[in-house]
Amino acid sequence: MLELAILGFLKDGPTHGYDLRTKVAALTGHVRPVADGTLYPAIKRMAAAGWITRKDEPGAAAAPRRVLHLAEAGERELERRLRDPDPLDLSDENRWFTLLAFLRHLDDPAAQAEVLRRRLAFLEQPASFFYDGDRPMRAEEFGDPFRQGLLSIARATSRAELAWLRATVDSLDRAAAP
Amino acid sequence: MLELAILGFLKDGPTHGYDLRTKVAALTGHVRPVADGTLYPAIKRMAAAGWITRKDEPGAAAAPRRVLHLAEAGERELERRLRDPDPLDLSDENRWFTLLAFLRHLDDPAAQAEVLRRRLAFLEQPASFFYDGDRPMRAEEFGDPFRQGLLSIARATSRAELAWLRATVDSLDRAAAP
DNA sequence: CCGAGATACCTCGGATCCGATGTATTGAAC
DNA sequence: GTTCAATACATCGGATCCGAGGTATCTCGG
Repeated sequence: MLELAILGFLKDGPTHGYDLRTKVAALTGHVRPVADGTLYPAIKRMAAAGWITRKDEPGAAAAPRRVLHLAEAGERELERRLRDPDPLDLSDENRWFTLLAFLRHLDDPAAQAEVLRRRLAFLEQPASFFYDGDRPMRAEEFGDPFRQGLLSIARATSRAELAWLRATVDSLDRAAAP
Repeated sequence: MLELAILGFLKDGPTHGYDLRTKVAALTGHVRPVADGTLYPAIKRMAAAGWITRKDEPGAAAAPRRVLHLAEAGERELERRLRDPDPLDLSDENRWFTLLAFLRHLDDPAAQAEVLRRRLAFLEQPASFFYDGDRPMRAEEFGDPFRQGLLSIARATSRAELAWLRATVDSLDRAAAP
């Protein structure tokens, strides 16, 4: 999730780690703050993998910046992760939202629609907490108001996203096959 | 999050690890599957902390079951985690939903309302991805449909939960102060 | 001129997680 | 009668994460 965000931000142009720290915080920090001890090792890791290159930029700021560029292998990695996302990226909200934030980096509308279709398939499959076998649970079946609320919130959020997904898949399909 | 689920399920009565595995999977497995290599070390860890006790139950099933009981220290730990949740439990959806699923174990309506109020405070504070300073972003300001969708989905889900939270806080307050 | 705060990067230890693998028994299927 | 699946628990290595701490420079106020 963090690596995807780094790749996605670098696709917009080179920056240094400290700026990435701010950008990542603005994207996901509200929900899950990112620590320096997570970010910088991730950068190091990704540089070792050949996805990004580091160039020292002296005199640009108080401390010497190490400007990060997206390498060709990094572009391929980003494309791969967007085009054929990890199953967790489709089920976990945090991951899915970060993926959505960078899905614009896929240039092919058909590929974008395919990703949305997969998320659609995940949302449409019944979650065992909300279903009793095939039968959808009724909120009143939970004795306490908290699980009732959990159920109704999950349904409402799912409905909102489903509507958007279906509409967007349609318009992407129209864009792909004129 | 896993530990909270284990404590919460054991509050309903003793069970063995394999049954917990199913229950946890039904609760959160749809979004984030739990691996045996996560569950059993967690049980071991929690037993070492004195939160749960293990008793062998021979002959009850194919393989010998180790029945888990919630110890008094475990009850206190559960109460503590529900009454004064970790900040991450209030911001991360996955964690918050599991907490909500067990909030019924707090017997005090005032304490329950207080927890909901904290979640309310989190949801009401502006997320930097959706705000430009103090000004809420308009969806059209994002050039691509994906970040537009992200924004509208986040707003819709937030609205749905906020409405439920406010109504439930009200009714809990009425229950606490008659 | 001096200290506080922002910029900028890095490392370390401890904790948790996951995937893979292992062991052993029971019951149903073929 | 033997293979297969389910039950039930456990361990291990590798990866990631977080919090805490460390280093160094620049700028601005007092």
